[in-house]
Amino acid sequence: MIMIDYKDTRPIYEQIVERFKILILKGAMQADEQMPSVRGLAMELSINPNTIQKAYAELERQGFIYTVKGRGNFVSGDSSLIDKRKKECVGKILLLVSEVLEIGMSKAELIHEIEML
Amino acid sequence: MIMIDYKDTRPIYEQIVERFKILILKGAMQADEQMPSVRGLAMELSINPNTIQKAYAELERQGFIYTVKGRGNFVSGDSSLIDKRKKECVGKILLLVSEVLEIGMSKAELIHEIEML
DNA sequence: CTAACTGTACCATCACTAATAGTACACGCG
DNA sequence: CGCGTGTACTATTAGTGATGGTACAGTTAG
Repeated sequence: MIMIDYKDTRPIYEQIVERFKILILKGAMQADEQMPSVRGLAMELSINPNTIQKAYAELERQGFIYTVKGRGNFVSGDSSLIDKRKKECVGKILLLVSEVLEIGMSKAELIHEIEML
Repeated sequence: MIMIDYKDTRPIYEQIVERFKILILKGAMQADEQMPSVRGLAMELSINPNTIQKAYAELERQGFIYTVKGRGNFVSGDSSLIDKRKKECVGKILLLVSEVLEIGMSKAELIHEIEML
């Protein structure tokens, strides 16, 4: 379900955060569904429990999951997160588009690339 | 000409590399134009010469500049760099577009945003 | 030639972060 | 009670970014 890419230069805990964010945003994990346990996932990925905990703490800080002490971590199901993510992505896209237009690509050419998706 | 953003989490040398790449790609620095000297730029930015050297080494590795020992660093003027950059940007754009489509944005809405630039 | 400027190559050090290892404690559930 | 949860520590290791300093080699202007 979750894989670590050791060729990726980003830290492990960041990769884990990113993977779960995508799973949750795309609906692959439902609201109130239980997350893998800290120790269990650490075992599965052969990494340290502290690293998982760091990732989960970040996911909680960003509102993707909530914690019930003694029971586990669960998906929050906050629908506003999708909008936030959309805005983030669109912001990044527009920055990149600006750059590529400045170095000589035409808007039409770019839109054509997008249409082909 | 070059500024360091200390709020930026990226390392200083990476920021410098990025700034010069943009200046060169946009034509703000012409082919064979001389780069600021390692020591001079370090003084100007109040940082260590070694940090500038690291940035210049990276720019040279990527083909943006060339070195003449005893004289300085100069802009290479390799026109293929623009194409490479375009492809990089378009790749990133398409990835982000895929994501934003998967979480429910319409292609039309996205294209509208781009048209408005 | 000399002086002042270029780049380059080191080395040592400090600070910060990522990750590991291990221990301990508190809560919930069967 | 026992087990599995999360949480909070501390200590340690490894890697990287950045600094400070020294030294050497090539170019150029005087």
